[in-house]
Amino acid sequence: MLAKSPGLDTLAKSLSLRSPMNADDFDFLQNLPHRIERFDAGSYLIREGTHPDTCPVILDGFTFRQKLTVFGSRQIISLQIPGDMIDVQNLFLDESDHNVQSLSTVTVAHIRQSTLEHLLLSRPHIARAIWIQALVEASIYREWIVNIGRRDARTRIAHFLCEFCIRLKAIGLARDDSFELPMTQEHLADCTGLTPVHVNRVLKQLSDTGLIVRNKRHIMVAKWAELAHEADFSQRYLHIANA
Amino acid sequence: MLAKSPGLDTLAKSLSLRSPMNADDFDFLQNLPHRIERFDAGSYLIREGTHPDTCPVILDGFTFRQKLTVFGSRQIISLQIPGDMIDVQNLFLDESDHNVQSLSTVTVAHIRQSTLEHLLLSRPHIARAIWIQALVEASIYREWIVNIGRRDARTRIAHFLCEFCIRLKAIGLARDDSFELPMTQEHLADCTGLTPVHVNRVLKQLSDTGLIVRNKRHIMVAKWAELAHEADFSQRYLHIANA
DNA sequence: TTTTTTGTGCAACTCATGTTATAGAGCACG
DNA sequence: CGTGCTCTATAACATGAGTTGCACAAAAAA
Repeated sequence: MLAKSPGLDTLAKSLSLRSPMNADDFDFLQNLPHRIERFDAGSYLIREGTHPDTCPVILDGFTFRQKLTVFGSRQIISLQIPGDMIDVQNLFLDESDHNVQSLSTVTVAHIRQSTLEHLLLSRPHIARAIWIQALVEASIYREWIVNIGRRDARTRIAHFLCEFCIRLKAIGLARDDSFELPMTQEHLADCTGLTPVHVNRVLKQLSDTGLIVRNKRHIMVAKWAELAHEADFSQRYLHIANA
Repeated sequence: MLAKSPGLDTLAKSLSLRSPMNADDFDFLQNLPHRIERFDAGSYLIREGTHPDTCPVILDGFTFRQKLTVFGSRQIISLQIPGDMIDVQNLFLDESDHNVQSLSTVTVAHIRQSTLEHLLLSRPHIARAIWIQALVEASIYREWIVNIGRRDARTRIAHFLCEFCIRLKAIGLARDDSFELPMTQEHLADCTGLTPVHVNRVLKQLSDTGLIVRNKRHIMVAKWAELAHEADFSQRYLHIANA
């Protein structure tokens, strides 16, 4: 599929979250040549050591970056949500230094690296928006380093929930501090550097204290101010302009 | 100081580590207008919440990015070494989401954000090299998330030492797997998400096992292969071409 | 339907790392 | 040439999080 498609709306909206874009830019993005692909949960979109020739953009669903240690444990490094470009860095770097996997069933639009390369040179306005998205992802990495390095389990998970909720709200996928976690407790453990057992303990604790209400994987933050306070959460690092 | 100065050699060399640059690019970088400044150890170069109007480039010495939690603990997020641009992200983002402090006495060249902005648009070759430097920093963030999240204390510190040594060697500041740690054990603890006491225990252990030889802050890696193996260290994520 | 697999929920026990405290080495400075 | 600093070193003790193991529920497969 090379023609206009509603799919890339998602990208344009996501980019305009942090960088104003005019109608022309919007139009241009929507008309970018791309190829739609669907992945089942758990599929590899990018493997460490390879050099992909397309950059997938998430239209629907979720993915995560991940690395494995030789001891067999897995660390999840970041989550991608609809509108996120998954692989800008491999435009510039030789080979991928980590894996990207789908969390749920995922629909992506592949954009050829050559198309992107041209875009970055010819449309400085859009280029700026793309770099901002990449820089914000790096900012989230920094916060995760702090979260994992210096917060205890309860604070850490509370922080994770706050961050994910705000990110979902920004793209219209959460309302009233209420959202669906698209992952198992094991994934959550791999995001926070904990064990699944301990994640389970802490989630129960957070429910028992009345900060959140859980129904399977549905989370409702009952007391946002208190949760955010316990979480040591401040959303400056997400760089969402209107918030 | 606005004229040619040997100082910015450092930047040009660092950029050319991962992205080939011709004599013209080299020359151009060395002639960039800049202002030299010197900071004592522990000075703040950038504060969370502000928007600096220059990007400092390290000519000599070391700096670190840092965030504080409300509980008063500090997490060091990354280390900058000579040739590193400290603040590319604030060209594009509204306000800084973290602090940057000097580790040792440090000499930087301030480049005005407006100068940089112009450079990024007019010299795509150099722009690419700058983006690559930023993307490699993000790659190091990812590895730190894995390091802190999924490796035990011994492995974690071993990994830190391997990484720092390779980075120093790449810019010619370490020879024969031997280098000077420009930081206290407390800094090291804040880099690895441990306590200073435990860092001390682990360093002693690494010496006792004969993997490293310590003399004050001088570290000699006595058995590189073994240390790297224990550290689960592979330098792919540093994206150093010639290595 | 039955069977299998995957995820959640707990409990009991272990251990790696944190906490607190103290002492000495080296250095900076009046 | 003390008098504080700051950093390193180490010991004793405390604890948060890991480990192992099992039960149950829900979803997927047969």
